[in-house]
Amino acid sequence: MNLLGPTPESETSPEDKGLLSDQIRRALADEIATGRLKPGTALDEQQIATRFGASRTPVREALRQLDVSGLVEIRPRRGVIVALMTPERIMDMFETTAEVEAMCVRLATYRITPAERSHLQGLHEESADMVAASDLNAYDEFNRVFHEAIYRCTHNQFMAEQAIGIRARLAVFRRTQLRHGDRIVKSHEEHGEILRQMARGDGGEAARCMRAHMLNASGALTSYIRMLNDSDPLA
Amino acid sequence: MNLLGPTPESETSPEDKGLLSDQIRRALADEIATGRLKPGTALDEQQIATRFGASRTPVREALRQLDVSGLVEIRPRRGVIVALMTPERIMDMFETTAEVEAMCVRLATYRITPAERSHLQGLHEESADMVAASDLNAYDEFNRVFHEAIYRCTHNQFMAEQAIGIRARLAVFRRTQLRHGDRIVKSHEEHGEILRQMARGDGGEAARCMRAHMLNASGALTSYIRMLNDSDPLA
DNA sequence: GATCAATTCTCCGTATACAATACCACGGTT
DNA sequence: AACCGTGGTATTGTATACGGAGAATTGATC
Repeated sequence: MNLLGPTPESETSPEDKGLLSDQIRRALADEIATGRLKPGTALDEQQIATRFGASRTPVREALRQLDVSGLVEIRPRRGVIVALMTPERIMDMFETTAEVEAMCVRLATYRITPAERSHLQGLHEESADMVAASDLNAYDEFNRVFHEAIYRCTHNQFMAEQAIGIRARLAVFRRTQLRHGDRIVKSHEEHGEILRQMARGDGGEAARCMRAHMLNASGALTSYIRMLNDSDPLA
Repeated sequence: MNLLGPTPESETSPEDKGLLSDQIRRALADEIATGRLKPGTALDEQQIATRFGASRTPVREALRQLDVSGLVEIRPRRGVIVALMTPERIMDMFETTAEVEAMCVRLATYRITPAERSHLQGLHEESADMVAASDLNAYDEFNRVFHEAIYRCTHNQFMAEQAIGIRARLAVFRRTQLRHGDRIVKSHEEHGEILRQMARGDGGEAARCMRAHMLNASGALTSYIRMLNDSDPLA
């Protein structure tokens, strides 16, 4: 199941419909993903309930679901906190993402349709404007769309869902990554190289490019991780 | 009404470990994984609650968590059912598992320690007895242990967790797979080949062997999937 | 006889109340 | 003075109650 919304196509407005517990879950997931809630932060059920104008029950359900997806940690009878991430764990997650992305792009290379290929190419070319303008937020969103489009080209919905789930959990770290240097320019170039290898039909090489792309991104993270750790005595 | 019957007298399990909702979640997850609860089965909250001698609240929490991990499907206001799997989705899941296992074994090949290597080899040799005895249940359990041991050799805990999670969701299908023909013998041989490639340090080849190993297993599933679908009008 | 609509009915989603447990502070004892 | 034990408090875990949304059934009309 996808954390950030039940079914992407039926996502008209996040507020009007759906379960209260779902709204709370999405809101908390977003706050954790964007970093507004930092790892280690204690999440008081009653406090969150009053904040959302609800009772504890839907809040509890939301927290339990976030626990399963790994965004929060529940210590029985001891409360729930935003999931702590040691530097090792973050690096593990990043490596996993890199491998999963490589896996996806390899399959996608073999299965992509001409229509999908041109769509992907179109997305890439549109992103050039954001790079030129150094519009980090726009590029961040494009990045998600671009990578998820690749997932779909595997024509394996389950794999795509797994990839999206893992990616969502790294969103908070990825966001800061583009802030560093000319990462955005490099990222765009790497996307182009990946598309080129896909066009050649060389899945293995496309996978290697993707892995390198993801690890390049992760390299820019080291400093951020240290910063997080220094400011967080619990980690 | 099921095997784990109510038996009102045995209200306190010998192992009263922690949260009631956790116990219920584990119990339901096990029943789904083992196939005692078939896909499409409606899960009535009140009914489950009385069966466990609890109220609806912990049952609801358990079901919500199972939803996130994909074992059940919740249609708001329409009830919760054991997750339906179309043949396409099952094949998607199997392919994903195959790729993930291949990914793990590749990394494991590069990072395994001598101690881990001998442990893995020991496991493999012990399993020869089960093969000779055609002890399917024992081999099924060994299989899990063996593959999870490989995950750990990646020295990437997050990746190992992901792999375990995906594997757990396919447990019900994998269980039936060994029943077919001499799959158990082939499986043992394939394990040996994987270990040989790992010993050679050829991660790419080990990954290819693992992928083939997993897809061989999935091939034996086709008939089972059709059977499932025929007996299940909801799918 | 068939179809549509309204009513009822069952189950879910949320709220509130109660019980159990972990943390903390305070005091007594060694 | 330090340590252990006991009691209080706050927060979690569980139970129950209530309102509402779907779905099914039945009746009326065409």
